Order: sequence, then structure tokens, then C-alpha cells
Amino acid sequence: MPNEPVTDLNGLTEEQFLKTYNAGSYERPSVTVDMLIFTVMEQEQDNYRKLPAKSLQLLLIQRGGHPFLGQWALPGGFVAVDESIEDAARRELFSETNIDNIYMEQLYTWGDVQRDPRMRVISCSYMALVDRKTLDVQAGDDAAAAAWFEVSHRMVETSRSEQEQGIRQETLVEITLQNELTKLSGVVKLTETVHGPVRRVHREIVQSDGFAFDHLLMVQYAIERLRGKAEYTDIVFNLMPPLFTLSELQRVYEIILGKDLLPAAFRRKIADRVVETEESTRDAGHRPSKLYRYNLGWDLT
Amino acid sequence: MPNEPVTDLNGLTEEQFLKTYNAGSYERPSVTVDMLIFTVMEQEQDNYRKLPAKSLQLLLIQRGGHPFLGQWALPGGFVAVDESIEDAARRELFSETNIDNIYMEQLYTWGDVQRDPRMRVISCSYMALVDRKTLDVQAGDDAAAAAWFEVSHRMVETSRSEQEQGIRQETLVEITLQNELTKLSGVVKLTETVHGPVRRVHREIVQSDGFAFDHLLMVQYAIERLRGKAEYTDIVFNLMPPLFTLSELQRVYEIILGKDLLPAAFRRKIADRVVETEESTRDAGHRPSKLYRYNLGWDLT
DNA sequence: TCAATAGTGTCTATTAGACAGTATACC
DNA sequence: GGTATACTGTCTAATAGACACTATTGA
Repeated sequence: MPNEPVTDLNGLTEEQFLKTYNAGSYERPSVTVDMLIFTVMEQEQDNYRKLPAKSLQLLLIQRGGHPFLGQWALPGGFVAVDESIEDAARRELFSETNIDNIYMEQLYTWGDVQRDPRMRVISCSYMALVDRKTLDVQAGDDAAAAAWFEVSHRMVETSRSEQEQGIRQETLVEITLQNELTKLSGVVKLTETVHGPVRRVHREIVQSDGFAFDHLLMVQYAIERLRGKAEYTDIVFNLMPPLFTLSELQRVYEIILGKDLLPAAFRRKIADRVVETEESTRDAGHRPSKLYRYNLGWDLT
Repeated sequence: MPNEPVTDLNGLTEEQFLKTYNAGSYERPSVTVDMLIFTVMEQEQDNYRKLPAKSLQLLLIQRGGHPFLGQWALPGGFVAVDESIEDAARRELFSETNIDNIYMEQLYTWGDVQRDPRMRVISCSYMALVDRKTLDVQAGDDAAAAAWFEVSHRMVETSRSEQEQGIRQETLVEITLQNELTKLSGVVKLTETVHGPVRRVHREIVQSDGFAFDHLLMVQYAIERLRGKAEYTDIVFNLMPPLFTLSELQRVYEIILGKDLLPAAFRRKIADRVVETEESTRDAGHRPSKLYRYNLGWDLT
């Protein structure tokens, strides 16, 4: 006994409605994805004894056309109408790295009206984390002017003012991206207003040298998120190779958190996220170190 | 001494390029915002001594046309081409609540191809938190079929399987929204896969009774985020009136976190986020309670 | 007086921070 | 042997959990 189908004010059933539906021709924004692909690289060491220094790296692409010709931008592209946003992001990610199964998460959707001088473009940003060793197997590849840049950032100034309605705090964050050939830098102003319990953060580019679009904001946001998540998730392990020493792991945490950690406390804390293997490092100018791997599902029931 | 302007392969400067730029006429998705507006309400109490019970509430709107005619959906609307996403969200928020300066944060952007049966629609979801007392001043207003629903959710089943490549864990979350007139319920399946350190979460509606579109997923996601943020931010204070007792505050935390807290420990923890006032409650059938207000900028330098 | 909530003191368990001290390969 | 890193033991400080206890109002 079939139900009577629901009809709307025009007496149409849902099926009839959809058949005759006309999407209209009003103006729509374009939608893109922008990828923040991070990895950790080791620098060469002169002293055979010392461990190689590590640094956080970000993949950028040099623009070959207007606007922002010659400047550096995040890899990305348009989302097709018959493709989900996540699929578009994975497509871009794969085309840059040639690897599958990379950690990726949606970060934020940037929707200011004037963020692209050509037309209205809304951009959904994704952060991806890759282990450099896996990446080495097959990298470089196509993407003409893609390059890795060492990421560094620091707070250069903070000012605070109390107003009738609340508090306003401004922080300037200087972000530098550099490699052997190029050095890019810019400053993002974070304005935090507290009005009652309502906190609002506003980001603004106050100085930018070589960055296309609003991508500097995305970089700042991504670093902030990476830092935050490093403290309460296992996100950092996505930057590690399958086998690693606890010192290496600690270095990566230190780079991301921007502070030194005490070995004893660090080891205690990550003890159950990690499994010791039989293998160890060799040929270092010092005591060898046990290699560990990530403990799959340590936190699941 | 002006720099030589950069020209592209066609010999155009950026200015010339933008003047002649043609956005093309390929198909674009529509972009909407969907608002998750939460508040906390008090139920009437029969026993004059007892404190009124509180519950988390979400604002929904009953659809007056196809598709999903008669079902309930999150308030929302299209983002105009000359309006930022955030402006669109604030516009929607204001049109539902008639108040300004409400806490609002971007949650997630939903981009599956088939999420709207009419056409390709990408939706950016925002969560807003309002104190019910402020809201009472002027609410109800226009929005024909808007109504508050009590939100409850519980895990109904968890299963776990180990595969060659990693671990897969499925959790069913039952979400119920109800008020005096209507009871909606649905089940969301969360699939968490761990493959190496790469964790991925997939959400899927497995049963839905009265919810339009994929809005049940948004509700589940928002609850998860609210819970998470309650633990490490002051987000909860956005649900409180300007003056509140510590017991009231504790109840709201308990509702959101889904567990009971010990008064002594709770008071210690929030002690410096809060300022005692001269006022206290009266006419309760028991010892009166000091009223507190949020301590603006307690964490800023 | 008593029901119901408000609020405090204190013991214990757990976790984080600090730092000294031992261990070990390789040139 | 000396250098640079690997790793552990233990004291202390800070924080969270548990729970008993006292305080205060209005019907």
C-alpha cells in the first residue's frame, strides 16, 4: 500500500519537481582547492658525528601567468562540477606528489570577495603531510616550477588595547619561506577581539613579498593548526618514515611546536604510541639508536 | 624610477591582462551557507527546590518546498557573488536571531556531488552559539517554520576489524532532535580507517527520519567539534548569560561533554576564567549562589 | 526542620618538568 | 679516549580525581 506522495503548492511531487527544476542562471562563484603540502627534510651535516638538522618544508609553485606572474603560490586548481571537493584535493595532491594514501585534512574555506583579482573565487584549503623518504621514491616529476621551501615563522610584535566594549589584541607574525634559490617573506596581522565571551580572530596580510593571492594567510593558518593538532593528536607521525628513532621524532615535534622538549618526559608521553623494533641505526659517530614504528590503533578500544 | 612592468607570454602587463580577462562560461557550483545555531534552554521544574534541568537546543527550519518538502533543515542560504562567505553566514544568523555579536565559527565545507538533488551545491557550514536569555529579548520574529529542538546523541554500536593494511573502526551515532511537536532521529555511521599513521574519518547517513539533505552529518560534526572545543577553549561561555552561577556553568559543561564533573575540581579549573560579582541568586528553595561573569582576557598577557 | 543546592578542605593518584647520571658506537 | 648522542632513574611541582564535610536559604 504505497503512501500518497507529498505535493507542494504547485501540486508537484518531488519527482515531478526535480524533473522540471531549472537551476537558473544567476552568477555563481568559482570554487578551487589549494593544497598545503608539508614535509620534513634533513640538511646535510659537515660534522660526521652530529645528527642532520631538520626543517619543515612547504611545496610551492611559481606562477607562469597573470595575475601574480612570477610569484609563488600554493598548488591547487578548480573543482569540477562533477567532482567532490575532496576528490579535487586528492587529484591535486596526487599530481604533485605521485603518491596515494597521504594524510590530508580540510583546513578552511576562504571566501572574501576580492581574493582573486580575476573573478569571484572561493577556495577550500587542505593540508597534507608527507614523509620525505616515501616521497623521494618518485618525486620531482612534472610540475614545472614546483619547489620545496623551508618554513619559518615568528611573532614580531604584540600590542593590546582595552576598549569600552572589550579587548583587542594585535599580533604580527612574520613568515619566511626559503630555499637555495629564493627567499619569500611576509607578515600577517592577527587581530583578536574579545567582546563579552565572543572571541573573533581576523587575519590580514600587512606585507607580502613574492606570495600570490591570499596564500600567505593560508600558510599562517595551516601552521597554527599543525601546531595545535600536534599537541593532542598523532598528526606528526604522518611526517615520519615507517621506521624512525625517538630522537628524530622528538626533533620533528620540536620544530613544529617551536620549543625544546625534555627527552625523558617526551619518551614517557609517546611511549604507547610507538613500538620498538629489532633494528637500530648504524654508522653514526655515536651510540646507535633503536628504531621504532607507529603503534597502529594504540588508542582504539 | 618606476619598475618595468612584468609581462606574460602574450606581452600583457597584469593590468592589461585583467582588463581583457574573460572568466569563461564553464559550469560552476552554487555555494551556500548552513547555520548550526545552538543554545541552552531550561526546562520547567515541578519541584520548587530543584534547579531547572538544562538541554542543548538547535534551531531548525521546516522546508516549505521541494526537495525534502515538510522535512527539517538547517537555516541557510546562497552566497551572493558580491558577498563574502562570512558575510552571508552573518546575514543568515542575524535573520534568524535578530542579534549581532554572536559567536560564530566556520565548521566544514561539504562538497559531495550529489548532496543536493537539484544541482551541484557546495555548502559551507558555520556553528553559532547563543545565550538563550539574550535571545529571548527579541526572538520568534519572522522565519515561518523555525523551531528549537533538543539535541541528544549517543553511540549505539562500535565494531572494529583488522585488515592486512590497517584497522577499520565503525561507530554508529544516533542523533535525536525533539520538541513538543516533533521528534526527528537519524543514525550516522563514522568509519575510521587507520592505514599506517594515516587516519581518515568518513561520515555517512545510514538512517534518517525527517532531516533534509546531508544536514544530519553537519549536526553530528558540529556536536563533535563543540565537545572537543569545550575541553580546551572557553567556547562554552558563549552559551551563558552575562551573569551565571558556577553550578549553572557546570551543568552546561556536563551537557556538552556528556559526563558528570566533580564540583571541587570544576571550580578549581575555571577559577581564573571567571569573576565573582556582588550579586547572588534569590528565592530558590535552598542556599543562594553567587553570580559570576566571564573574565575577559584572562588568558591574554 | 529539612530538602536541595552552594561551597571548601584535604588526601591521593596521575602527569609533567627538571636534571643528573649511565650507556655506547665510531672515528 | 673523546665526542656526540641514547636512554634511564628519581626528585619535585602541578594538576586532576575523590569524597567528606560545612554552609545557607525558603517553604
